[in-house]
Amino acid sequence: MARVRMADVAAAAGVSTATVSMVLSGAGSDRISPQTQERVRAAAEAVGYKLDSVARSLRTQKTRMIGLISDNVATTPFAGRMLAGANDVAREHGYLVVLVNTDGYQEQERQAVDALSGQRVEAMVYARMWHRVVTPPAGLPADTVFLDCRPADGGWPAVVPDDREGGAAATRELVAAGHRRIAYVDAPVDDEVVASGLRYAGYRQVLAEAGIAFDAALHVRGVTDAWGGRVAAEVLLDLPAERRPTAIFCFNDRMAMGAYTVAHRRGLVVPDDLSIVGYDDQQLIAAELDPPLTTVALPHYEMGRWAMEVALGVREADRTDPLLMDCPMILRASVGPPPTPVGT
Amino acid sequence: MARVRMADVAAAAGVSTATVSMVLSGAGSDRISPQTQERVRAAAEAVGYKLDSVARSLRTQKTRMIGLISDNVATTPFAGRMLAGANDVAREHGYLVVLVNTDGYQEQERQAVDALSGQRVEAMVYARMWHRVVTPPAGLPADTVFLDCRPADGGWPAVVPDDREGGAAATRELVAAGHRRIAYVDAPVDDEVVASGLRYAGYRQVLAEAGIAFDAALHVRGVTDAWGGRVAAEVLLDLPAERRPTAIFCFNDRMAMGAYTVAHRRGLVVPDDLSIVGYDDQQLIAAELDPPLTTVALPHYEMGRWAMEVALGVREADRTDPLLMDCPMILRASVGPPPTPVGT
DNA sequence: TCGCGATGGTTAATCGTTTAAATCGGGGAG
DNA sequence: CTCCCCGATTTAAACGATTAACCATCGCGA
Repeated sequence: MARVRMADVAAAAGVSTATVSMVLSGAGSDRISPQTQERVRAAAEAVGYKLDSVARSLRTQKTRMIGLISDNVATTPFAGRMLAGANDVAREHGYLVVLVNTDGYQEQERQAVDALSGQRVEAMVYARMWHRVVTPPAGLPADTVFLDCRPADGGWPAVVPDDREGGAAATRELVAAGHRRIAYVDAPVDDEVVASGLRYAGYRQVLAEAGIAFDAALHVRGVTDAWGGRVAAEVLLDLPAERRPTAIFCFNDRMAMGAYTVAHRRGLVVPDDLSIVGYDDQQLIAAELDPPLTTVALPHYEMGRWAMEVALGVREADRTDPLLMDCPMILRASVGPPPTPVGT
Repeated sequence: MARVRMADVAAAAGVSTATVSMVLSGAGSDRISPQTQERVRAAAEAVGYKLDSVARSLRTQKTRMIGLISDNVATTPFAGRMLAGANDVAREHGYLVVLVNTDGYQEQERQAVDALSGQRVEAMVYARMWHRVVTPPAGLPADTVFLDCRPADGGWPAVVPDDREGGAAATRELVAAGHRRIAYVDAPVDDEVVASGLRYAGYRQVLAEAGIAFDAALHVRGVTDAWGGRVAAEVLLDLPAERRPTAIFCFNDRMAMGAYTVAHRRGLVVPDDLSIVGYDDQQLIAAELDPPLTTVALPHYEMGRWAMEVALGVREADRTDPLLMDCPMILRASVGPPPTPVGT
């Protein structure tokens, strides 16, 4: 039971393969009479013909495949959303995506680039799970799009979250609720992870705009998990009453989760006694916390779509400055007005 | 700057393309003299030759690509672990994986199957994010492996978590700690989601083995998120003291999170007053809860590896019964002995 | 009657490899 | 000195589509 080829269809329909090709691919089918078209289609159906994309690819030099290199598809739900966005766009345009997970190893990245270009993918998407500036692997083709990361020296289209504005929005939310003593629980210093600095910049900017003096004691750092958030929150809440924050903006939802824990332990109720804002909108945390966490969402799905769209050439993109994708505020129930100040 | 082909290498080395092919692919290279081999390799390097896999695939009828159809890569961290496992194995054997996300739509599944077989993938993996029994999409090739799901009528290799034994292990853990009144917070009834029934069976079995009479009041169901867990836990803890459970086994970690919330609100401390065991080992929840949650891990990475191994033919598999993959207990801090019984 | 433009196909080259079969020079056996 | 074989390489035929170039037929106007 050998594969049925175009020649078999041609034989069955009593025409040449050229004709079959034209009617089945649609190209130049205006040159073939409707009766013949019908006959060919019927024959194809009858013999169970399926196009061989490999052969077509060889001839046309188009594979309708896009390579997607990802550093870490395993441990974050973010990955999935980016993949989903990229995949949806690819499907909408009849493309397939070839995924390679590299765990961030340079050697694997190089191999991936080689394997993918050998497979003649038409473009590539180079994705990172955390907003970073990266040095592109050697041999990366020109038609590559950077997703959730930015090449150190530019030259490629890239899309990253607008973390500065996100940090600003979160802080603004707190200011709007009436808070004046707003802490920022930051990530550890890491040159590659740029989100931290950007969100901090947004935080400072809004503080300044609101005429709130920056208090260095309210900017603390910790490991970016619940435990780190716990430690940081302890430090903040140990501050003397008049310097203590009434609101905490956390680098991510996991740290916010830690802050919740500390609040509970101290008998503080969120948001009455303490307002908390997170970042990331991790479904498994933010929505499930008690009370549900107000946070800033990372536009992973949208970034995935955007990247694939420029990879497919259906969207133009700048090659020097990355696109900053909006990070929407997700309003839930962890922000309220500050507790009534003493003496009011 | 056209692509450099084998013919270019051949010209540069002063040999025929057949020779180049043989030395570069390694096949029959024992028939080519070492000097020539060296010369060819040098020439290839010099002109920057890269193999065109499309052409090779057409000729050899082997693409070294595996199709992976997934129903939902976006919203669960599980997806990533399966993908990572599958990807690692593929890479180890020099294969590439073509990913298609279908969101579970039948129509998209059929299209995916068509697109992938058109692309001549050598095998497929059909993955679901939740342990299910499924009816395979039409046209699914014989060399497909089912991952985290099982075809309704068998006939294909499949791997699923051993949920029965997982449920048993969780319950056993609680029994071993001394509990006699152990509740099971179950998922809603859903014929396709088989994990629920299996874990329940394991729970019942261990109860029986331990000589503990089953109390129907301790088997409650709820939506599988924190809110559902909350509601269920309320019901359980509202039971009169002598019927109230001292331990709760939850269908998943999110529900366990809800149980934590209720415990906190009632001033019960975990695990002193109430022991809790979850399921899934969701990194973002289980490890971050206070106290860290004892739970049962789902072997997604291992299942992904297994599926890809049989897809590549490097491992034999039964086509009638699915492989049951072990679900390891993750011991953390949410289980302790029951509170001292009244009158002891 | 002839020429010409549509109309509706067909022929054959091509994409870049792989590989079975043919070739070719040289050395050893008879 | 032949003949045969062997090792090293080349020739050429696939693989299954696409597509530029070509061709046959028909109808119609001059």
